[in-house]
This record gives sequence, structure tokens and C-alpha cells, in this order.
Amino acid sequence: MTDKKTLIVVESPTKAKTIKRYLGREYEVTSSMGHLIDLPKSRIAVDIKNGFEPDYITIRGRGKILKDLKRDASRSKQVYLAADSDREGEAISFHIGNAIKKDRPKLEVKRIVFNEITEDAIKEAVRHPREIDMALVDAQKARRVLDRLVGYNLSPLLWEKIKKGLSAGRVQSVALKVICEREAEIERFVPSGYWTIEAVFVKGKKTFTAKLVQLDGKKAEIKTEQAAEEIYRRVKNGPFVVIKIEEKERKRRPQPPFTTSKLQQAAGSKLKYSARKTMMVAQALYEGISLEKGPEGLITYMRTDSVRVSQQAVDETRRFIKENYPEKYLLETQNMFKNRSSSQDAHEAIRPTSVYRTPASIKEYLSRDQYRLYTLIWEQFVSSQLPPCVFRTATADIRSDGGVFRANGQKVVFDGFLKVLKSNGVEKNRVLPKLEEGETLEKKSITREVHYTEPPPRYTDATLVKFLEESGIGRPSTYAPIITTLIKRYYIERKNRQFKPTFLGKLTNNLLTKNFPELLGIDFTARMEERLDEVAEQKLPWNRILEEFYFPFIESVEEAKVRLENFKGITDEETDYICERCGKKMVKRLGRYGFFLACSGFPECRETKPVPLGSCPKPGCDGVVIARRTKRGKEFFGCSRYPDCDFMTWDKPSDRACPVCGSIMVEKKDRLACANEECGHTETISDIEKEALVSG
DNA sequence: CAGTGAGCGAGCTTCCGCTTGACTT
Repeated sequence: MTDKKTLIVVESPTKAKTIKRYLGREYEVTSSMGHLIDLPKSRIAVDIKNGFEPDYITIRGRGKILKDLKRDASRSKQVYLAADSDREGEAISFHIGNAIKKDRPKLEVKRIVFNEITEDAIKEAVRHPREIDMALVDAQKARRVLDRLVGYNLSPLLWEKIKKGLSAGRVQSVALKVICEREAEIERFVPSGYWTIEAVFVKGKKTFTAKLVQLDGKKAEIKTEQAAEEIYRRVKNGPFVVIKIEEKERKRRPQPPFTTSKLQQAAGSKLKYSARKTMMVAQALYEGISLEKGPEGLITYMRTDSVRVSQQAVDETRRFIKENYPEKYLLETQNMFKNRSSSQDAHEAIRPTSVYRTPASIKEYLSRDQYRLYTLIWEQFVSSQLPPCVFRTATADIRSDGGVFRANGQKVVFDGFLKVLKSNGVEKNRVLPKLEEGETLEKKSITREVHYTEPPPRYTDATLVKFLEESGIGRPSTYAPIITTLIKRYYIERKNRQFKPTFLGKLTNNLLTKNFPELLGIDFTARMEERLDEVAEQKLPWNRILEEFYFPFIESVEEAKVRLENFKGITDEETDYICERCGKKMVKRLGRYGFFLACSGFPECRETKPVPLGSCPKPGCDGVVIARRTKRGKEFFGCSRYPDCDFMTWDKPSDRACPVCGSIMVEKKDRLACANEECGHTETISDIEKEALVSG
């Protein structure tokens, strides 16, 4: 009897392994791998008439885990439910505890929490078991039921009105909405020209440039060529007198260590990774890489909304800094960072498990992707405990007639955290020569230049995730899957890493936003969260939220059905392709395997063919490039004349033809390349955008 | 971590959030 152990149940198997190392023989640690109990997929399973009570079942495929868990529990002295210390974790714990108690009513089942995986934190947690917090469980239940009611009522409306298989939800539909709104802005956008006037001055051996910023006491905004010409004539001959010099010292503090959202943003902009790729690589670093002494987890948990760091890790980092950098790089007091108010703070920030494992020291054990992501995480973390970087900036105002030119200089006086974090170009020095007020400068040249205003940029993985997090929509574990869902539904496409809504996406978004404006408002989730907090604080019964939400909502669904009675969503986008069989126009249709061309005369004419993406780049081939799939379902692109022509590529074709040889251009990381190997023409995305602005 | 090839689509779908492998409709 005495040799029975205490069973600890966590969510992640990796976490279970680590915890086992910290605790003695009297503990057994196992993992649930997330939720085991949930609503069934096949029906709504919410009893509206009975206070919105959900009909929970064991998730398909999780029966074995639950069974094993119950078996382990029955062999234990007691059970500590140790899922994450947040709303979902409390619910997971509750459901598991319930299942165990059903079998063994007398077994002691308690809840423990910790929000960092350190020996001290775990041992401390084990000393303070508590009961399940039912208010928190209720808040999760309200969240879960609301999402089910939204998703399972809106989606069928889309099946009926637009196309079967579509989906809508509290989170994904807002993401789709902002992508569509951005696209509409871009479509509406009319570029306008504006002019700038720049002078280059010489002083001694140094030259520097200054921009015209003021004219007759007002901000210089030059909107026509004529005005530019006039002003240019006025100011070009000087004399150029220095009228003001200002020198300042500026400090920049380092950023906090990464949260999931910030990691995805940084990996997106610096490494060009998708959110999904970032998470897959991070997961491998978390689960452990075989170094010299067997597998070691290299980073802390990668799904987190917190910037908190265990004191132990801060201490280690300060020791590392002390040992490896000059004394002035050690902060007197450690940096502390504040969490967003929406943070559930169940885990630490993402950081290396030991800063002594520098990227260079473990490079040989990592793949290229792992090394690059680990470096990003390591540098962000170490820099977060380094001193601010200090710049000296200088501004000189130079007058000519009624115009004022301004020159800016910047010099890094102390690199501080930039020692570790090579932050793109910020540390570049642009030094002005020594100037004095009242002195007259010698002009080297003066030019006027036309620029064009640019439309707002499309969302990328990085900027969409940023938007979602800042709006409190979605959670660290869902940012990447949200994007995958929108693409899988053919609502959006990735083009040069940017999201563009499809015809279907725009149509769906139109229907949803017109009929459910409140639900799709950016602040709907924030308001829901406020109410959920009230439930968690026992100020509100959980089903009150649902009563308040559901009845108006379901009425708006019914109203929408009436309003849309005669609406037939046409998902077929017209094209200029002509049907080879009957001469009618062809339309772009969405099938189970993606878009294809179908004759608009359907069902009289059933002609279909794949969508041509551009002309085949093989010299002498008159085929077109079409999308194909490998046996395993992965998309690639090949010539329609296969097997006569064997052209194929993984790279996604763009809708641009090579300006040199006319072949299609394909996407390569941050640039487009001509698919014709003999041509070899490449261009960056900004080149193309500029060209489009000038011509359009 | 390398890997690449039918022709079909137009009847049973969907939410969000927690977690890994199994598996690429």
C-alpha cells in the first residue's frame, strides 16, 4: 500500500518527462495530450432549452488515452491534475478528474498549478494542491458552447447559400474579414504623385544630404510637378545657412523575450517562415534535439502569451553576460517586462532552456531551419537582459530663401543590447560633419524627385498574427491553424507570402459581414472575454452569457435566411477562356481538389480542364503550367503536355509573365524568378510593385 | 528531410482550443 505513487497529469508528454526528472520516486507523471472530452463533431450537442448544457463525449480517438489514465489513476495513491494554469487547462483537469472519480469515487483527486517548469516551481506546486476551480471551468464551457453555436449555425447557412463544406466562426471569419477589407482598400487605391527636393552639401571631406521639410513656415508638401519646379527654382541657389543644430541622446530599450505571436512575426519577417513552419521547427526544439549526452529540450514551451521569465533563467543569463561581456553590459537591476492584459500567463516566454547553449556551440546538431530559429530565440532572450542602446542624434536645419532643409545624423554611442541582437540596420551610423549655427554651406547638388503613394500592404502570416493577437482574437495554439483553415477553404491564397482573398472568400465575407455585423466586429471577442472573466470571478452564471448572445443571434440567422431567400451565391468566377467543345465562356469553379475551369453551359456541356497558370517555360513547348498533386497530396506544378513535356517545379507560379522571355515567373522566398532556366531573370517584389504603380 | 506526374470535381460538410503524431482528400 505504501509503495503506491502520486499520479501527476499534465498536457504535454515533453513536459511530463521534464517534471519526472525533478520529482522523486513517489511520483508518476503522465500526459493527456490536450482535451479528452469535448462536444461531438456530428451535431450541435447543446441543449438550448436546458440552460445551454453541452452534451460532452470522449473525443474520437482519445478513448485509449483516457482508459490508460484511469488505469494509472486506480493504481495510484492520489492524483494531481496539473494541466496548464489557464481556462482550458482547468477544464481539461476537470474532465479528467470527473472520469477518474466515476471509477474510483474514493480516490483523492486534486488540482495543482505551476507556470514555469523549474524544480522549485514544481515542488512548490506539489505542496499546495487545491480543488478544481468550477468558475473557471464554467467560463471555458461558456466559451466552448458559444463557439459551437456560432460555427454550427453559420456554416450551414453558407452551405445552403454558397457552397457545401464552407465554414464560419468567431475567429476565422474576422480574420477573413480584415483580409478582404484590406484587399478592397487596395482595389480602391489611386496612387498619387508627390515631389521631394533634396540637397547634397559638402563640408570638408564629408558630404551629407538634407531634405526640404518646410516652406514659408509650413510643412513642405509638394503635390504637383509645377509646384515642385517653382520651389526648386526658389531654393536651389541658396545661400544655404545653417539656422539650427540640435543634438540629443536617445536610448532604446531591448524588447521582451518572445511570445508565440512575436516569434511568428519575427520568423516571418526575418526568416520568411510561415506561422506554421515556425511552429513546427519550434516544436522540434522544444521536444529535444540529441546533443552529446542524449536528447535535450532546447527551448521552453512555444505556445505562450507571456513574457514572464523564471528568476532562475534570469540569474543564469546575468551570470552568462558577466562571464562573456565587458562589465558595462551587466545591468544593475534585471529587466522586467509587462504582459498584455489579455495574457493568461500559463507558461513562460519562449527562451532557450540554457543560455550557455549558444547557437554557435550547438550548430552542428541542428538543421539549418532549427539553427536559424534557435538563434532568433537565443538572441532575443539574451538581449532582453542587456542595457539600452544609446544613440546620439543630430539635426541640422539649413535655410535657403523661404525653404528649410533638414539633415539627420545618428551615431551609436553605446551598442548595449545591439551587441547581441543585430537589429536590421538600426545600428548604422550616419554622421553629420561638425556644423555651426550661422555658417553658410557649399551645395554639391540639388534635385527634385517624384514619388508615388503606395497602397496599404496585404496581410502576411506575420501581420495577420499581429492583428489577431492585438485584438485578443485566437490563442497562441490557434494562430497558425487559422491561416491554414482559410487557405484550405479556398477563402484566401498566399501570393508572394501575402494573403489575397479569392472570389469565394470575398463572396463569403460579404454575406457574413452584411448579415452579422456585430458578431464580426473586431471587438466582439474582447467583449466576450470580459464576460468570461466575470464568470471566472463568480459574478455571472456561465449560461447568462449564452442567453444574452444566442437568442438575438439565432434571430439574426433566421432573418438572414429570409433576406437571402432569393440569393444564390455564384461561386463561379467568369474568365476569358473559351470552351473548346462548344465555344461558350468558361468559368472558374471550386471543386473538392481546388479550382478548375468548367464550361458555363453546364449541364449541357460538361467540358472541364485545369486552370492554366501561365505558359510552359520549356523552349519550344506550347503547353501551359497547371497545378498537380503528388500521390501524397502535395501540390506541385507541371506542364499540361506531360508526358511529352517534363517541366515541373515546386515553386508556386505567380500571375506575372517574365518581361524578358514571356515564361511564367515563380515565387522564390522573397523574389520572383523566371521558370525558364535559360532565362534566369529574377526580380524582387518591390520592383514589381513599383512598376505596377508607374504603369497603372 | 526529401520528395514531382490520374482525372476528377457538381450529396453529409462545420466551430475554437488543447495536444501530438499519422498522414497526406
